[in-house]
Amino acid sequence: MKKTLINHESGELIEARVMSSITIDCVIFGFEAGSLEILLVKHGQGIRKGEWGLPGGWIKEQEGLDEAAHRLLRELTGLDNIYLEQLKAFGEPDRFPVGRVITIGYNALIKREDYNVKAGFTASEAKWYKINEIPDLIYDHNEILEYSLKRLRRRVRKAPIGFNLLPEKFTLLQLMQLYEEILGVEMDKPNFRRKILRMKLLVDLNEKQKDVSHRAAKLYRFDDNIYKRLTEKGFSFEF
Amino acid sequence: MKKTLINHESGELIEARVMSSITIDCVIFGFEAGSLEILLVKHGQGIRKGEWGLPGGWIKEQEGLDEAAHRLLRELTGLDNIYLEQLKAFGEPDRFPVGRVITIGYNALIKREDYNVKAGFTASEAKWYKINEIPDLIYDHNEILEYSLKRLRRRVRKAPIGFNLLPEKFTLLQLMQLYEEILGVEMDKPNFRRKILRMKLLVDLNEKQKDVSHRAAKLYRFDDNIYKRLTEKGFSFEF
DNA sequence: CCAAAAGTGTTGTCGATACACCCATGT
DNA sequence: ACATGGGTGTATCGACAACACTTTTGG
Repeated sequence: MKKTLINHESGELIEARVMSSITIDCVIFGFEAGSLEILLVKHGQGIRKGEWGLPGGWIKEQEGLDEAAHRLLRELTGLDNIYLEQLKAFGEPDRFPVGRVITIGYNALIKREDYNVKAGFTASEAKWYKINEIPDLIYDHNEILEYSLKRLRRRVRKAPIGFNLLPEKFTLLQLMQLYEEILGVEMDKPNFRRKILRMKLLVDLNEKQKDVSHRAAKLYRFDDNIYKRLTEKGFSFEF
Repeated sequence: MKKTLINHESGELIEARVMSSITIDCVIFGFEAGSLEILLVKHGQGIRKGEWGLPGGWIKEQEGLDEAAHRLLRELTGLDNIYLEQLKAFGEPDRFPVGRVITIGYNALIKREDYNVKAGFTASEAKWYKINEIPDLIYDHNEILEYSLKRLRRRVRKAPIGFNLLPEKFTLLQLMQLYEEILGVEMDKPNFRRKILRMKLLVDLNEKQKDVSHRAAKLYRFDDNIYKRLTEKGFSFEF
C-alpha cells in the first residue's frame, strides 16, 4: 500500500510503501521542574482536526517495529538514541473511526535538556502536558496513555530506567524527587540516599552543584555497564 | 481481505474477512507431573510443513485482539475462560517468509485437568513439550517463546497467576513445586508455607488429600475476590 | 518399624522505616 | 541569623533464610 506521508524532518511530502492497518503511537515522557510530562501533538487532518493525540505514524514495509518507532521519534524530536520500550498492541475493532487499524504503543523516555521543539513540525503543534492535566485525546489514546503510565510505574521500580529522564549529571535529591513524582509517594531522604548508594550503581563524579543557595550536593552519573556487571552477579534493582 | 480458513471446532472450511498481515500466536502453558509444558502444533501447510510451531491464526475484521486469541484457544483446546495475557507485537520485516506479517504474542495458562486434545484438529497434531525440550520452531517462534517465558517468570512472582496452572483444589506443596519449576529455584517448605499463608489469600477447604501414602495434606483454593479485596487495601503479591 | 511428606518452632541476619541531628552556603 | 537543602547516626521492627524437630499415614 502506498501512502503520501510527510517527512517531519524536511517537511517535504513523500510517497512510501507502508503497512496498511497498523500504526505506532508513542507516549513520550519528560521530567521538568519536578513534574512528569508527556508530549502531545495537535492533529492536522481528518474529522478530529485540532484535537490532541499521541504522536505516531505508519510503519514502512521494510522496517522493524522498534526501528519505526525510533524513526518517528527522530522525526518529531530530532533525538536519536532514545530509551524506547514497546507496550503492547491495541486493537479494538472500533478504536479507529475509518477502517480497522491496530496500533502498537511505545513508551519513550527523554532528557528534556536535550529536547528542542522541531521547527516546521507538520503545521501542527507539539506541546508538553503535565501528567495530571492531560486533555481528552483522539481515538483510544487516553486508554493507551493510562496503560503506559501503569507500565512506567511498574518498570521504574524494577529497572534503572528513571535516569533516562534526568540530565547526565544529577543529585540524589533530584533522583528521589523523580521517583516521588512518578510513583506519587513521599520518600525519606536519608533512607533513599542509603538505599541507592548501597546498590553501588552510581558513579560519584566528585563534582558539586554550583550557584545554589544552600550547601552544594554531589553529582552522580548512572553507568549502564556497572548495572550490567551487577546484574550478571545476580543483583536486582528494586524500588 | 478474504481468506479460506479452517474452523478447528467443526473441521469445515469457511471464508472469512480477516486482517491481512497480522496474526496472533499463543504460548500455552500447562503444568503436569511437576513439569512446566507448552502446547505446540505441527504445521500442515507451506514450506515448513511438518515442523512445530506455536498455535495461532488470523484476526477477523470485526474482532478485538483478546477476543481473537480467546477464539483461537477455544478452537484448539475446547476451553473457554482461559487466563490470557498479551505479550507484545513481533514484527521484524523478515520474520515471515512470504510477505510482511506482524504477529501479536499471547501467554495462556491452562489447567491440564480440564484439557482434552481436540479430535479433528486440522489434520495436524498438537503435543505438549517440556519447557527444556522445545525443538526448533518455525519463523521467530523460538524468540517469542523465550520472551514469553521471561514474562511468565516475572509475572508469576508479582501476581497470583500461577493458580491458573493448578487444579481447583491443591496442596501447599504442589503450589511450591509449581513455583520451583517455573522459577528454576529450590525453596524451603516451612518458609514457603508461612509466607503464603500469612498473605491470607488462600481458602482453607477443610479437606484433605486421599489415598496418599503419607500424612494427608490440607487442600486450598485460590479466591480471586479475596485477592481483589486485599489489593484494594494496598496488599501486593510478591514472591 | 520405616519412608515420606505434613506441619511447627527457633534463631540470626538484614533491610526498611522513622526520626533526631549536624553541616554548608547564599541572602 | 535564618532558610534551604545536604548529609550522618541510630533504634526498632518485621521479613526471611536456615535448620532442627514433631506428627501423620501407608506399606
